[in-house]
Amino acid sequence: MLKIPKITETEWEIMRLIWTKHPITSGELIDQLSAQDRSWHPKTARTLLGRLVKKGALKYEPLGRSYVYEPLVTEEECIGSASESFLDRVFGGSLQPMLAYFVKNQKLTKQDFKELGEILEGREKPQNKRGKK
Amino acid sequence: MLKIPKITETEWEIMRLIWTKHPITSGELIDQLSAQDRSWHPKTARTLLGRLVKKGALKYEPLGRSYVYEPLVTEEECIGSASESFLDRVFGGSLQPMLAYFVKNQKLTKQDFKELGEILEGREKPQNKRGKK
DNA sequence: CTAAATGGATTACGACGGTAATCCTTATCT
DNA sequence: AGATAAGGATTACCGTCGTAATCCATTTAG
Repeated sequence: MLKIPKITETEWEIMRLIWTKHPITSGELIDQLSAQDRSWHPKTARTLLGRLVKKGALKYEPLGRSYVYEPLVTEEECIGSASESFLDRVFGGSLQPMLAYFVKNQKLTKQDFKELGEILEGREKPQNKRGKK
Repeated sequence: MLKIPKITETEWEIMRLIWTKHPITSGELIDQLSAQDRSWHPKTARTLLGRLVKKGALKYEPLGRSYVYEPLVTEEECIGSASESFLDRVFGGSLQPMLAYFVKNQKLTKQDFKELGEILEGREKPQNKRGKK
């Protein structure tokens, strides 16, 4: 997969569901979207599914009279792509201002920080073990 | 300022410049945009300036025959707004997975972490001083 | 003085995205 | 069997966005 398609805000809702549970039929997806948020209209969901297929984010296969959808891109790939775009756009590539914002506005708790530190420590050790850079 | 306007990718380039240097005339802005990236066309910049004014992100005052622009929203406000939207869109509003992602993908350095901790420490103390809650 | 450049207002175009309808076919319900 | 619902393909509408032109008046350059 050379190129990660740009996924719009509304399409993210769909993709997040499909990444959680796939293969999934359009009917199941629509049910679950509605369960999460009643303002979803089935026709809208169908249109967006079609667009995601066109973009290369999803594929489908006929199953009886309905379609079963599966992702063509992983959640991590899309997060990566979206994150880079976002960081470039808003921060010119730097993460720090965003984290500072979340800290200042109390979205990042001491618990988050503690866990973050543990992850970071966990990450450092394998690198040291590898030796080279 | 109750509502932070949604600023598009291209508009961010303009806003970042104006936050750095304002008040600024349209001509100065156009010159600086072109200096950064030759693909900017003056007409495009003018259109986007007008839209940013319409959105409530900028204000202008006539100065001779040209206009002088100033931001109506701070960079911090816009970063905050954009960051929260990003978090909602890509991570369903949850901060922890985002932090974990950035750590795993080495976008968050030990230096960031250290600075983050300093901000967090700085934030905790004033609260304690206030006493209530 | 004339021609060219400049600055802003207005307009325009095509693509995109959210929202949904219409049409057709098939399946289900009464 | 007839009516209704469901599923998908196609179409449509409107606002947004990036891109830029046109028009007009004013300023600047030669």
